[in-house]
Amino acid sequence: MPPAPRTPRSRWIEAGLDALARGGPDAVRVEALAAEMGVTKGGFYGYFDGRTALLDEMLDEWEHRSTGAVLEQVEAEGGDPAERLRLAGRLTFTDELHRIDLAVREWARQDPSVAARLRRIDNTRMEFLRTMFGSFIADPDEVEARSTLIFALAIGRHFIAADHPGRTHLEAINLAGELLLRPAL
Amino acid sequence: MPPAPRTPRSRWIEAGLDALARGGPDAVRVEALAAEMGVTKGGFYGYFDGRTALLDEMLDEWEHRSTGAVLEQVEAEGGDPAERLRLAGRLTFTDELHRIDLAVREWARQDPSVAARLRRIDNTRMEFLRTMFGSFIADPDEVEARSTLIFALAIGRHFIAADHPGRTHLEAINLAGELLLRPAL
DNA sequence: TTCGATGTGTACGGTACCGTACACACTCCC
DNA sequence: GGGAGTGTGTACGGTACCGTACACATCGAA
Repeated sequence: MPPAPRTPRSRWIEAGLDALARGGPDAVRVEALAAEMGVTKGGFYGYFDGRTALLDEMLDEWEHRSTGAVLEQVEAEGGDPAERLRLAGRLTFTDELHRIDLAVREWARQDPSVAARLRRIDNTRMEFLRTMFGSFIADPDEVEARSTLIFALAIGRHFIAADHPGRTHLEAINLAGELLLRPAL
Repeated sequence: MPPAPRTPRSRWIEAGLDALARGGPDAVRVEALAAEMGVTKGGFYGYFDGRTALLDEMLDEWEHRSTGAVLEQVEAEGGDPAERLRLAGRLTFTDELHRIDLAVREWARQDPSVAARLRRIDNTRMEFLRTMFGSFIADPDEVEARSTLIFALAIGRHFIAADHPGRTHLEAINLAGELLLRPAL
């Protein structure tokens, strides 16, 4: 039996996701990751067929984490639609997971294959939103409008640099979110 | 009088903004811009004190274009608040201007000085939104909520990869926007 | 203890880019 | 037409990174 690798595949992927979250795909550099982990890139090419292969596997890992897990847990916890929406929001946008989300989103604007993945994920999420809103709103146009708005809020909030005088950023976001969750808007 | 430069400052800035819009700050490479314009970087360092100086001036130029001009024109055209909001949206998010906006927003997440600029700009925009919504909505919380939502929609729409079955992406966005412009939500 | 497999360090060649230095050619002005 | 003076091409050294090749150390198993 061979000795356990000091730096298994998973560590490279983890370090890669971390770099992605911090600086986008351009920040995912083989030699830089190695240095960060205190090794050299010597072992890297034994696991991965080059930098691109690492990026692919990083996306696989992220897709896996940010789709199934969240919806499963929401199903398990239950609650009324508004409560489930709040929970899904909290789970999806964990600090780390969420930073990766933003980076992937930006990345998708330049890489069609990344865009295709992201689309799959976003469609899953939107379908969930429609179901939730549909359960207490009759007009399909309004269901679509509210789903779109709450999605845009979840993504856009981190790109908005403006202040909200007299409120914290979080308070303003909650204000906006709760407005959308009101039964009769 | 010296001969007119074949590649004046403005051309470098223009090419830089273009590259920024397409691929983010990392895509703004002196040699690449030169090649694109059919020159070499020979002249570049006569105008700019290095790559960073170019990036700075690009931001100056963009800030200038995306703040003053838009609000001026909205003031000039007038109309009721909802109409002015629609116009401001259209002007601010011209195809090209808007792609730069997104790139700067992403950039700001990694560079504090860029973040400071963006904050100035976003505050100006939010102030305008508050004034508009405030003219037909009494509750200050709701004014803030709607302003935040419409801002998030304007930014977030381009990061959303989901489909809207039975509708185009634009139709869905308009649905969402008009919901926010309704007098009594 | 020795063997064999495997992850790592080291060294290398290649590419893309930054910034500097300098000669040259171009264009305007006299 | 003959100077200036300025933008550009060319050449250079330096850095950071990719990917390959290979020797070596390290550990489990015999």
